[in-house]
Amino acid sequence: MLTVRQKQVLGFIRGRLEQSGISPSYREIMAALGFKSLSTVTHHVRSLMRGGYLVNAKGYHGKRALQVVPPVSETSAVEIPLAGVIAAGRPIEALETSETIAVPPTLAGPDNYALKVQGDSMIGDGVLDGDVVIVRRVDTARHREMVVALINGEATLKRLARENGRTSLRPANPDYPIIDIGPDDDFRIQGVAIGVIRRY
Amino acid sequence: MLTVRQKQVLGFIRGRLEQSGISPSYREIMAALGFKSLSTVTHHVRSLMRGGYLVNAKGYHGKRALQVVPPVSETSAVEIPLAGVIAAGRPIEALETSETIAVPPTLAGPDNYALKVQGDSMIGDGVLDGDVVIVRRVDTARHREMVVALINGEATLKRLARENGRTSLRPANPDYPIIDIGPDDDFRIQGVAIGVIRRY
DNA sequence: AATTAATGTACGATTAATGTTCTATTTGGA
DNA sequence: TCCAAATAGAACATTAATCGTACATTAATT
Repeated sequence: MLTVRQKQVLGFIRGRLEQSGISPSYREIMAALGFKSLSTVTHHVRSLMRGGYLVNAKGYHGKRALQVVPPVSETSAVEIPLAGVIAAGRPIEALETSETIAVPPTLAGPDNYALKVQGDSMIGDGVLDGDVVIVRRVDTARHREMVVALINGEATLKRLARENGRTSLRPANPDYPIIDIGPDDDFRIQGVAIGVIRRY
Repeated sequence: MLTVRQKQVLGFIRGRLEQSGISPSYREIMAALGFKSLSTVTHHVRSLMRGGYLVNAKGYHGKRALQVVPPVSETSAVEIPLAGVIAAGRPIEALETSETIAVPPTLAGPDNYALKVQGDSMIGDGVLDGDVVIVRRVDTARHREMVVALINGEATLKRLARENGRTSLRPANPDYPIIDIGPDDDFRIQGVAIGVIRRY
């Protein structure tokens, strides 16, 4: 919650940054807002920093390095990036624009992102063509978890199976083959599915 | 509910907040509404707080921190009621408490509610046991739409089929029978499924 | 490298702005 | 008339904002 003066100070800094890209000095802020003491500026800037509205990009004693922290809008709390389209056997097709998608808070998280599913390789597990899977970005997964994996450059959505010391990726569709991971394969887990959203 | 004066005070505060984003001080309210004493403002503000129309974002002794409490409809914009559990062949089991569930705005709506699915009668359409279906409360549906229907007191989630002048409910699981609707049946559509949310 | 200029930081103290409390009085209707 | 809402006035408490100065650090210049 900002006070009147804090809003003015923040507004002036933001304006300067947008206009010239250079943060104003404390003395410039002082002059612009008619203060007679530097400590007044110090006081307000510090308050704004404590409140998370400003940061000093160069840290303590950084000169002309104030940066306005973009406000975290209430809606973005339940928005996660829509990273792209995943289809069995192809790399993830990234979207040009950094789109986002709204999800329930229970599926939101700082490391979560969404992928649109193309194809029916997981139809047996109730993931249909066009569904959106919510993925948590982690690099390990347990047996039976549904994962987004990258194998030899190709991305797929499959169930991870670890049995008898071997690792494989199993589709939930008999039309697709089970992929066994060998020691020569470039295999990487990119995340685990934590949810699905479908719209009719 | 609100007295005339309370409405005026609340309106003035709301206007200031919308216009400048800064809560007016008690003395500004006093001047704007022509009061001659601060305690008049205090009295009205306190009444509005008691009634839940206003809150002080900074608590006791917070300055210029009045916030208008948005009417209930806006806060629950992304929350819809979780009406109960639906299992093939049984009435919808209502929940005692009026629970709600958060959904993406695209699945929210004034006439929407959510049902937890029990059973696997729609597994072929990718609706698994434990999934939450989002339903729009309507009393008609078209061919092939997934509907929540009440037939002779029993609720089910099925696909509606209208063919050759006949109506039937088709599960997406060969283990379950197709239900033909006859003229003697008490048949009512309670809503159509517009989405599914699943959490792993 | 040394020097100067520009800039941010650290107190401490003071003033201004604003909300709170108290008691008493007025007003407009059942 | 009687009651509840509304109003008034003044003193008080708390927070917001301000000032002045000396000093520390970084950037620019010589």
